[in-house]
Amino acid sequence: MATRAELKAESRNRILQAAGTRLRVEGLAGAGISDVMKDAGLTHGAFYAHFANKSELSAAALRHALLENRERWVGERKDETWKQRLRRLAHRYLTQIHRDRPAEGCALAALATEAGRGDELIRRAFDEELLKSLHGICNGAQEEQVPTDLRLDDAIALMALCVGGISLSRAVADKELSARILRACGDAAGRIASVTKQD
Amino acid sequence: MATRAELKAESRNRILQAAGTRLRVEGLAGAGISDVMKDAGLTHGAFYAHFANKSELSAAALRHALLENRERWVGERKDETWKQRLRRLAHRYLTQIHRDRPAEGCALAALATEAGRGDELIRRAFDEELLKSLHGICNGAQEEQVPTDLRLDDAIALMALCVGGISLSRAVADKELSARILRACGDAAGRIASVTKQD
DNA sequence: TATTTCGCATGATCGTCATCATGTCAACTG
DNA sequence: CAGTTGACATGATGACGATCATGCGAAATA
Repeated sequence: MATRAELKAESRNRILQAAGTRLRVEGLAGAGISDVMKDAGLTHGAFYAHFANKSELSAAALRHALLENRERWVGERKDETWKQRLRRLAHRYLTQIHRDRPAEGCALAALATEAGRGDELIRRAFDEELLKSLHGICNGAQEEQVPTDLRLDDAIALMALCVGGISLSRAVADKELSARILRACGDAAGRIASVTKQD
Repeated sequence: MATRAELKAESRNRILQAAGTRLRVEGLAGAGISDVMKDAGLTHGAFYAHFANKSELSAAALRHALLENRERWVGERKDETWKQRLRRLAHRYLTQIHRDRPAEGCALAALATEAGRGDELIRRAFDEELLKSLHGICNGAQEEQVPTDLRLDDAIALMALCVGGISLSRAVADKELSARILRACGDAAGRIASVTKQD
């Protein structure tokens, strides 16, 4: 069976995969429809059988990419303190490999500045997916070390630190400075954690 | 007096000003040459009397914008501890006004992700201007609270937190979440400061 | 099996944009 | 003052990209 509907779903998936990759590498403005379709093994004409316009594709591809991202990064629940968790996640994120392979990297970091100039559809996608990722970060540490509200605030700050750090490390021409940015942000990550006792 | 050379210099300045604004609002990809020239009170043809190509304009405009940024943000030397300074700078940066007025805002935050996809010229401009800004942050606090090296690392992390925070707050559709991002990052900024005594 | 549906391909169309060719006029130079 | 320069304007040119029009062929349906 697997006919029609399934074939179309498979095509759509290939398109989303290709678009997600190109989005992360070339940005919202850079990723052209015909290139994406070529990557997916189709021609540009087939595009409109799947999406109404480019904006819909971008939003869908962003969601697709971030789903993948979360599975890779915040999946496991470990036995660690909140501070340890923040530090561990940041160090896993702020690597030279991640910096040099945007194609498989975090889509939030790839589109952070461009998304703000996008339309409502993309902003909503960014919004909702970011929230899911933040909750993924909050869960998975030992309970009750830090109140839920503070934990979310910490997760937000961690996300900003990581997104900013990777972006800066990519934007910079000097490799040494780039490495130092990654290191400095990774080191600072643990210090972001709210401390419940004092304060 | 004021002839030829000076008129040209004034034109160039208007172009840089216009380009710096459009760059921050529309991004590297969005800012077209003819629009910039129109803003500067000229037509597109005059462009090549001032710059060899668009790439050179972008790099020059980025430098121009960041010079302006530094004068506004890290100019004053205050009598404050390192931790106080980090907190103060972050709170001045992470405001809703800054978020909503990218035209006059920080060019690093406006171009962070796009610069990484740009050519060598832009990356170098980003690189050098970022370093100047970091040094501006490091200077101006009381001496010897924190060793120079650690201070630079702290400044890097602060910058990443601020750039990431503003970018996320702009990318998000929900105004409440956006405000919370600004608040959370501002709160975390002070905690980034290296503490020399322990550790 | 006859007909319809629809995923996909091919090939316009239209707009935008960077860059260049050419002309003009005022400022410079001798 | 005559000739030259150069800042600027106007108007190509050519590339590219989003979207649409049309046609094909195989699966779905009757």
